[in-house]
Parts: sequence; structure tokens; C-alpha cells
Amino acid sequence: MKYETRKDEIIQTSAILFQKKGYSAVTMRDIAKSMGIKAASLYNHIESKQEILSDIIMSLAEQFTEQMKIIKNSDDSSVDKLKNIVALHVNITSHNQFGMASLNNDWMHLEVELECYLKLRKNYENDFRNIIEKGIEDNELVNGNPEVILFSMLSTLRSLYLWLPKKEDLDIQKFTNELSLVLIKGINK
Amino acid sequence: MKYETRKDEIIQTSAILFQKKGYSAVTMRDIAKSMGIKAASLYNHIESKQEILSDIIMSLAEQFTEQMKIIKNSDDSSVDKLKNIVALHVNITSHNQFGMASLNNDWMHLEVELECYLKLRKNYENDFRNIIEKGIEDNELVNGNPEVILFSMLSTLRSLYLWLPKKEDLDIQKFTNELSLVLIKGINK
DNA sequence: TCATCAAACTAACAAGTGTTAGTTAAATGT
DNA sequence: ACATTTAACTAACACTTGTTAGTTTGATGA
Repeated sequence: MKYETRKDEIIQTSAILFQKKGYSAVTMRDIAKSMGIKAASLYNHIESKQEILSDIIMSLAEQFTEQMKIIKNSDDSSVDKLKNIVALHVNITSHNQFGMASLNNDWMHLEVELECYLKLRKNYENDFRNIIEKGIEDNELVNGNPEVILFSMLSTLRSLYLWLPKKEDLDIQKFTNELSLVLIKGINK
Repeated sequence: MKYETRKDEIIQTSAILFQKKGYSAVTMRDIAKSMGIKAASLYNHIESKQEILSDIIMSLAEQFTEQMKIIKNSDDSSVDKLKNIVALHVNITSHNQFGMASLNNDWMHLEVELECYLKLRKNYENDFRNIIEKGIEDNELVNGNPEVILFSMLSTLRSLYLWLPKKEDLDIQKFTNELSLVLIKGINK
């Protein structure tokens, strides 16, 4: 079976539609139609449209939070921690291509869980920034502006959902290494 | 006067709202309300909601196209061309913060001009890719995967609209240099 | 002073929105 | 064989959507 539950199918189907047009432009009738049922039938499995969005986003946000905790508490060097963050984003994105679009573009349409989401994101960015600052302090990284480094890396990692699907026969491990190289070593000869 | 025409005011006001919630979630009544008038009054100045989006996006797309033409046809080295592309994005984004959000997130809601927009974007990415490939060929850049380099730079540059506004008292020239350094020289010591 | 005109207004439209109520039909467990 | 449950259905709701028609108002130019 492709989906564990019918609810699961609704959520994954919605994620595909949300990626294409965004949460607001997708109607319950759109979701139902692409499952071959009527909109009202969706409500046998879910509470509301909002619940679908919240399920997609919060489960991803929690995965990032959990994994970041492991990375930041490890004994790795700062550069290795950064490489692990790259790998984390590549892994989650390659398994949740569609959901990552909602995480990036539709979080502002969260209602009850908006505040919680923003807190998780802020903490994640702070952990990321701390690793960069430690790397500079320890002379592992160039003495650049940590905010600019954070911005540049995070922008690239957050856009992964747009690029990974284009490379269908991609070797994930190889891509992770190439990306780490570009982000950390730079491209100048 | 802050706006050249009333139509201009509608477009700029809409861009602010589109950035916050996306095109689909913003209603004509929202736009009107934030200008202190009624929705129907908007139609004295514009044709449709769609025209607002198209004005925002296509004018930006044309600016990028125009400037890229100048950069690619210049005699600069590949590295200098890349630096000029960074400067181009910083400049346009710092002057059109809100519109850049629509360019990034709402282009799929274009109707008549969608095809034209996609063609401009494809050409822009091709020009960008050619500069990178030439740089590798000429031994100016490391022999990395040009697609990964393109992806990384473009992701960062396209996300500028999210970060520039956070730094209000920003020295644009200085920021451009710092960003070029991070993107081209890398962060590793 | 009076006609013109830009730009606001009110009222309404047809279509589409998320969601609820009540019903039906097929599968399941006893 | 029969009661229960699951998950679909139809019909409808109250509200919102982009947009149009027709009207009013206040400034401008002759």
C-alpha cells in the first residue's frame, strides 16, 4: 500500500497541490478531486483544511529541531557540524520534497500553531548561528560576517526543494558532498 | 508626493500585502482597505487583480533581463561578472523589497504572461550558467559542478528580499562585497 | 457660473469558499 | 443473520471572492 492511512493520503496529496499553487489557492474540492472523491468526504478523516497544513509543517519543523539538537551536542568540529547540517537538509528534503514547499512558503497561514512554529525556527537559526560563530572563534572559518554566512547557507538549504526533484537519478551522498564543498570551500580558485 | 500615480500606489500597496500573505490570500478588499478606499474604486485605475500581479512581476523580470545583457556582454573576467550579478540582485532587491517576494513566490499565478515570464527566467539562468562554465573553463573557478554552483548562488540571491529588510541601516556597497566574498571565496580557512 | 471629468461611492452579481447535516452502501465482527 | 462501523455520497449553509453598473462628489478649465 502506498499510504498508511487515508488521512496520510490526504496530507501527501495536499502537499503536492500546495507546492504547485500555495495553500490559499488550493481548495478542498481540488484536494478531493485529485483523490477521486468529493470534498465533504475529506471530513471523515480530517478536522479542517488548517489541520492539513499544520500536520505538514509541524512534523517537518520537529524533525529539523530534533536533528539539530543531535548535531549541536556532538563532539564534531564546527566545519563537520556544518556539513552535517547540509546533509540534514538534503535528507529531509529528498524524503519530503512537497512538504518542504509548504514549510518555506505557507507557514504564515498557520493559525493556532504559528507562534510555536516561529519559536522552533528562531531556535534553529540561533543554533546554526552559534555553530558558525564558534567556527570563526576557533579559527576554523574565515573571519567573515557570521550573519551573511548564515543567510547564504540557509537560503541555499531552504531552496533545496526546488532543485532536488530536477535531478531524478541523483546520488544523494555525492550531491551532499558537492554542496558542502561549494558552501564551505567556495568556488574561487 | 510618495507615489507618481494612483495606479502606482495600488501596485506598491499590493506588493506589500502580497509579500505578507501571497497573491491568492490577498483580496481586492484588503488592498482597498489599506488605501482607505472601497474595492470597487480600485477599478478606476486598474483592469483587474491579475494586472497588478503582472505589473509587479514583469517589470522586475525585465530589469533583470536588461542588466544581465549588459553584464554578459562586458569584457570583465568571469569572477567580476559574478560579482556584478551579486550587485545586481542586491540593488534591485533593495529598491523593490516587496515586489521581489511576488517574483519569487507568486509567479505561478500569472495567467497571460506566465509563458513569457518563464522564458525570461530560463534565459537568465542560462546566461548565469554560461558565465560559471566559462569561469571553470578559464581556470578562474574551481572545477566544481556548475549546476550546484548556480543553484547555490541563485538561491541566496533570490532570498535576499527576506534578509535585506532586517538590516535597515545597511551599507549596500559593503554588504554586496561581504556577500560576494562568502559566495565566491567560501568560508573555509 | 457652468460643463467636464477624475475618482470616489453604494449596491449587487454570479461563482466559489470551507464546512455541516443527514443519508447510503459496503465491509466487518459476533 | 444482524448490528456496527467506515467512508463515501448529496444537498445545503453562510460567507467571501473578483468584478460591474450606476451614482455622487469635488476640483478644474472655459
